[in-house]
Amino acid sequence: MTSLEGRPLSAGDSGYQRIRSDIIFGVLTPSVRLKLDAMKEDYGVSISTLREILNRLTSEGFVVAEGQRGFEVAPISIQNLRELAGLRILLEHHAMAESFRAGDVEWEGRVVSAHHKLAATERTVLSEGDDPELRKRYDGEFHQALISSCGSRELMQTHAVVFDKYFRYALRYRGAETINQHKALLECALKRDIKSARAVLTDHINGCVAHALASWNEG
Amino acid sequence: MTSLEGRPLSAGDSGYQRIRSDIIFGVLTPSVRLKLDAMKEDYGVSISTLREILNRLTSEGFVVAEGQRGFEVAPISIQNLRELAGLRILLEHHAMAESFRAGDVEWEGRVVSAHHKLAATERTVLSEGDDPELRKRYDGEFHQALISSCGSRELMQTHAVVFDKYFRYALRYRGAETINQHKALLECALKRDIKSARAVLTDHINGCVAHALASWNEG
DNA sequence: TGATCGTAGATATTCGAAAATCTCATATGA
DNA sequence: TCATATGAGATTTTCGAATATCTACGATCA
Repeated sequence: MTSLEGRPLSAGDSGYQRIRSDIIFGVLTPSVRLKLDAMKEDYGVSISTLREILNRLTSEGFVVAEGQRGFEVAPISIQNLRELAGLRILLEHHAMAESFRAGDVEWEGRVVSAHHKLAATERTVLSEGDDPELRKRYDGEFHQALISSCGSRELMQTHAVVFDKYFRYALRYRGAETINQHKALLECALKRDIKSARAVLTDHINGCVAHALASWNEG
Repeated sequence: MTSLEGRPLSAGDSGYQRIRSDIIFGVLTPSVRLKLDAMKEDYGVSISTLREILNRLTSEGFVVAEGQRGFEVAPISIQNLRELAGLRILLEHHAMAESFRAGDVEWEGRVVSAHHKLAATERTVLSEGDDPELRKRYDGEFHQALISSCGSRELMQTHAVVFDKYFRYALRYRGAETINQHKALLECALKRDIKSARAVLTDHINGCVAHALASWNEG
């Protein structure tokens, strides 16, 4: 694989992306022990490189490391989902407000573009089935576009990590409600209606929490 | 060095803490290139271990890694300081509000204890000179205690990283104003007066930004 | 002159194996 | 029986060296 600049991705970087993605999408089950020897085979990298990757993911909170007893995938819990939802609302509300204030027509262009791609993908779920990876990507890019004029790189980075952690719980497609909320957010953005945007976003996220809790109980 | 449980700290962990601390306290200058061979000597660990450490610090934002060109200490800028201050206010306001609401007498005990230690340390600055490392530790522990009943581990962890990054800019001791603000925060906490606490904290942080900018211009 | 290419040295990345540590089953003694 | 010691095997941590990549300087050519 190569990056956008055409530079070949180092073994460490591509392994990092694969493992991170496998955690987010549940390929690597929460709380499972990550045995280095086994993973070495699966991801085609040496133990040292693997440890670099796992150390990065530990800082981000996708992996936990305990003493000299190795690594495991970060556990999930209802409590943690609630915490992430609350944190995401806090960060995204604030970032949206700043972004709505400062956003110019370039920003509107990014928002419209991101929404178009998200909406197109959401429509194909019905005909072609759900592709969680693609859906997450465009969902993330849309919310990122909404806050992209907030003026704070630190805020955006913090938000991005929280969003990715949150997505571990938001795997299943939720249907029309989500589509409408995304559309409403687009309209709020273009009208700079931060108050409505906040309400929609709160519903958006809380709805997702409720949905996750429901499917949690089903199994 | 040994951890609280008496378990010997691994080479990687102690190196991590030393390098992280050296970045926060300016021993490792912002934007300097981190040459692995040289650091290997300084911190007494092998290159592989060093890379694990640097990868962790990259995720946290204390180090930046570019392509296959190695690592460097994260740069500092006025813009970044403003971003961190804004983010800290956002997170800490919210966490204080939750913590004030949920805090019981155990929490009050933690807050009183942390403030006592911080105040004692701040007093010794006059007689025995400033020890930034000690001051940062107790400052951090006090603010951590204030939000320790917020009920969200994710929020506290996110706040802790932002606080540490912020402290890179808040090195110099600021004197009486800080002492009074900490005391005011203690009193607000015991009275559960979140509104005043927010005002004090905003002043506290903005005052620190102004101070940092001033000494920035001096050199 | 200015630009491109090539090379040597410096540096980062990756690896496999040695050393340290942990785990767990088994043995021993109170 | 229960608690504590012991040791073999599994696993992690750490290391030094091999490999790959980058940087900067000088040579070559238009």
